Amino acid sequence: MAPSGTRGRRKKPAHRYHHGDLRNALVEEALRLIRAEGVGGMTLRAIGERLGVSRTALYRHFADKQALLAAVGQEGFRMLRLATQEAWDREGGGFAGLAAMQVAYVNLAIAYPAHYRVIFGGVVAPEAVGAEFEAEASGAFDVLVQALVSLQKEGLIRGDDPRLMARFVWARVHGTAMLAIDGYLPDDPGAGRLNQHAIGRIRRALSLSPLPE
Amino acid sequence: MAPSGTRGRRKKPAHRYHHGDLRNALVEEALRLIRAEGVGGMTLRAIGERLGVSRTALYRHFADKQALLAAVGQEGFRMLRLATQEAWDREGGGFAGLAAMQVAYVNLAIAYPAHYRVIFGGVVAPEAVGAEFEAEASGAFDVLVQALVSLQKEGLIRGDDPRLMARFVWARVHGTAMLAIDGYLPDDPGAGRLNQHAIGRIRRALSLSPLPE
DNA sequence: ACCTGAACACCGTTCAAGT
DNA sequence: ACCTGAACACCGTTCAAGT
Repeated sequence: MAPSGTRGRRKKPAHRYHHGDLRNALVEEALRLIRAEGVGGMTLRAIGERLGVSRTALYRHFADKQALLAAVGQEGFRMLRLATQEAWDREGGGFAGLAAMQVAYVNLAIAYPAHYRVIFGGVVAPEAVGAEFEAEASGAFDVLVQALVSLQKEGLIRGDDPRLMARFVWARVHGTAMLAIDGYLPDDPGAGRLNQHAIGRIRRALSLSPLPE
Repeated sequence: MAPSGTRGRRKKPAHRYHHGDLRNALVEEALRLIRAEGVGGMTLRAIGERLGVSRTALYRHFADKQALLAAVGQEGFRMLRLATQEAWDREGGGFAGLAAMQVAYVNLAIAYPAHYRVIFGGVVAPEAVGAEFEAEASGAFDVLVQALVSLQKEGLIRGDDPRLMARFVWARVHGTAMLAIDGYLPDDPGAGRLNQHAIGRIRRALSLSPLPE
């Protein structure tokens, strides 16, 4: 507001524009650009221009463009973890909880394809993924593993290695989400009906009772 | 061989270098580059240089870079169709055939990640996919649909919409393949053991007999 | 018909310089 | 500490020109 005064004990001169949190602003602007223009349209120059900042300003906060993309991916995994955990808790676990987790996962991926593409589109180079990224990724995975362990304890599903079953279920939701994002699922019947069908099949796939033959 | 002579009724002067089939050479060189350097490393300039041709020569054969990538994707779908059909036929159909198809699909994707990434990595823009590309894609999908119809006729699996079940199975193999390519599956137990586990779960998922409760 | 070379408008990254 | 502007080595694409 006041364009001149050094108000009290402010450290930064008021007449000079400073981002309070340029780092977060960069991540959010990157997401906006990916969503609007695709991963290929997210350029450092465009981000700088939109933020009113030099196109090299981001090098104060990230090692390079890859590191910025890794931060986007981390945020995506965090969202997946929170959404699936919330779905499980909301239903109070059980088969309803497992179904709700699958719905939440696929819906989140379709609602935030920019995040999802960064995580699973091969855009983050293996060198750029750090320990935080890996922790965020396995945190999201563990929500699913814990859900399956809980179902095992209740005697509702088979006793196979829960991490192996979790990868089976993960592959299913991940495949559905990716096919939807890539446009390989026709609008009719649509991803929603496929997801419902798949949730029924998955429940049977994990079921305990023996089959004839 | 003979560097000078105009041998008989040859149309092209022998002293001038001509690719017999520049179009195919471009596709193959693009694949080599994607495999070696990743999708980002596949540049038109590098392709031209490797082929001893101007970097704009490809515009005689493709509308733009996107069209070249679409051709790569088409070839990938063709390979998937041939590999899954061969697996089904080799086993003479049945549950063994369905299992072999899933193994063939995931193994092909892991063996040719460059093709797979082009098809499912969001690198081909929607505008660039033509009628041939779509035909190749649905041809690969139809192999799976026909296999499920055959299993239904034998009374081995449930009578749901075969296209819906095919998308369920496709999502599972696709998810497994993508997670493996992206490095999200640990070496131990590895993609192979996960695939074997999943094939058992899928068989039960599609099975006929009713379950208690 | 098929290919070229120069030119154009981009891109990520480096680096000396400013405050 | 944080940011800038110029420079460098790239990129896809266009286009007049060559054969």
